[in-house]
Amino acid sequence: MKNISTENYLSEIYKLEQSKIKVKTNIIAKKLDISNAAVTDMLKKLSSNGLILYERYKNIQLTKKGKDYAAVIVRRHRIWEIFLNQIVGLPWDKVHDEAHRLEHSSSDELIDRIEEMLNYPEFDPHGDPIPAKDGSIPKLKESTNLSKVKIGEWGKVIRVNDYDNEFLNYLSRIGLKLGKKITVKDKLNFDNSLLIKIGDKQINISGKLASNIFIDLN
Amino acid sequence: MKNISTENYLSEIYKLEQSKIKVKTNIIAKKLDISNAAVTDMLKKLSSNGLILYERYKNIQLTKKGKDYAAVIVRRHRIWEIFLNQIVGLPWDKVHDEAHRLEHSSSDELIDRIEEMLNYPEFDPHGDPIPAKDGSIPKLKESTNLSKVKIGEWGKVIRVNDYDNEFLNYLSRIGLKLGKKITVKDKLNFDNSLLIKIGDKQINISGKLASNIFIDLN
DNA sequence: ATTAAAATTTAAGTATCCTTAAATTTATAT
DNA sequence: ATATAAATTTAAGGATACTTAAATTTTAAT
Repeated sequence: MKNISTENYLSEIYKLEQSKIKVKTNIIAKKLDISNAAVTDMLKKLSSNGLILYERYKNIQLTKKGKDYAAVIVRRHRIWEIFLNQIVGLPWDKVHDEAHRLEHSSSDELIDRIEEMLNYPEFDPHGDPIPAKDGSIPKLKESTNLSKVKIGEWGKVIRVNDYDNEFLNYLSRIGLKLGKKITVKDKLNFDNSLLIKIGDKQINISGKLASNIFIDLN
Repeated sequence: MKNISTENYLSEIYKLEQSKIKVKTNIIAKKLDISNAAVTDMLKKLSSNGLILYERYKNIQLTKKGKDYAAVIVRRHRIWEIFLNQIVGLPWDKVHDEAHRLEHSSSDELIDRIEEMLNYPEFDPHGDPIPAKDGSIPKLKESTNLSKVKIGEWGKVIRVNDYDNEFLNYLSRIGLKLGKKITVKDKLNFDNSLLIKIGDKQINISGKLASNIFIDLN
């Protein structure tokens, strides 16, 4: 185990790489809510520790070593999330923050034991894949951003972004969970909002909200 | 939540006060495995934060504020220990270190939820009492140090010291658990060792080992 | 009561990770 | 192509929590 700060940088970079987003100083600073200068400082350290490839002003990449380490942290995080949700009974919008703290404080033995208890899950409560011990990642089903779904089409919720608790809490309140069937009834160009059907309710949601929800179409 | 270091100082001081041991720089340094100079430094900070009463060269005492905070940390630690032992199935000698990390990374909501799952336990897997949310402490049954038990007397294991994993692991291996009946068969002045009966086995244990085990006599 | 040993504090310095402000480099718009 | 905006880095500095070495105070032994 290294320090918490290193672990946070690595897992942010890892998640950005997984999302095919170019990793730059700026975006790391925003994700971690610290100054760009602090990020530059730290990138040099991570680089000299062989965890990332870094050249001034260029994009950042994890090395094999950095990626392996990051996968361990992301794995811990997502296993904790399921555990907290399923075994402890914490709601959707609480598990992320709690897991974010716990991920830095748990031994591999504990994580493995919890994983076993959960019967080796592949996806966390938000639909994100859980890296295996060897760093391999369960394949995500193809999904469509809800904001791109056309009027009349329907599908099941397969993943939601997990970075905003207010968003997650709102989803819970409107009954939107993983696996729920959603039909797009109408789309308003005026404000990019969507009229969707969940269960027997029809709800209007903003385009921004929709863009954080991913659907398995058909 | 303050920082981890502060929490570690406070819970060590708290545990020393509970054991009626005078709290001095030296003993804190030993418990936390850091230099005396570092402890002096930190004591000044804790004092200026109103968490302890501190005068140069004098004994240290928690203030009300410090004691309340320490009780929260000790509570978190001991609740995690039971959870890890009973729910997750970690062995006796693993729960302390794991709980020691987790105690700094868990919200009150999580601890309360776990406490509820465990049905409001009063003692942790080593027999130590769990401070309640209001800081009150379940009363310990009167106990006798095993090294003080006379030949022929017997009783049940009610508490063991939890600071050495090798010790705890050894207890597990000889089948010594909380609640087990122990009879003192013989004591050797030569090396202060004891011959004890546990279950149907007779074992010789050192005086030092015995002094870390506490018995409910009769 | 005096002295030696032990405990404690002070002093000076280090590593980590952050800050703001200024300087530099890169990207974008026309 | 060049000006301007945006991104990034450098520089200087701060808080935290350590370290070792030296100085001081307390404790314990005789």
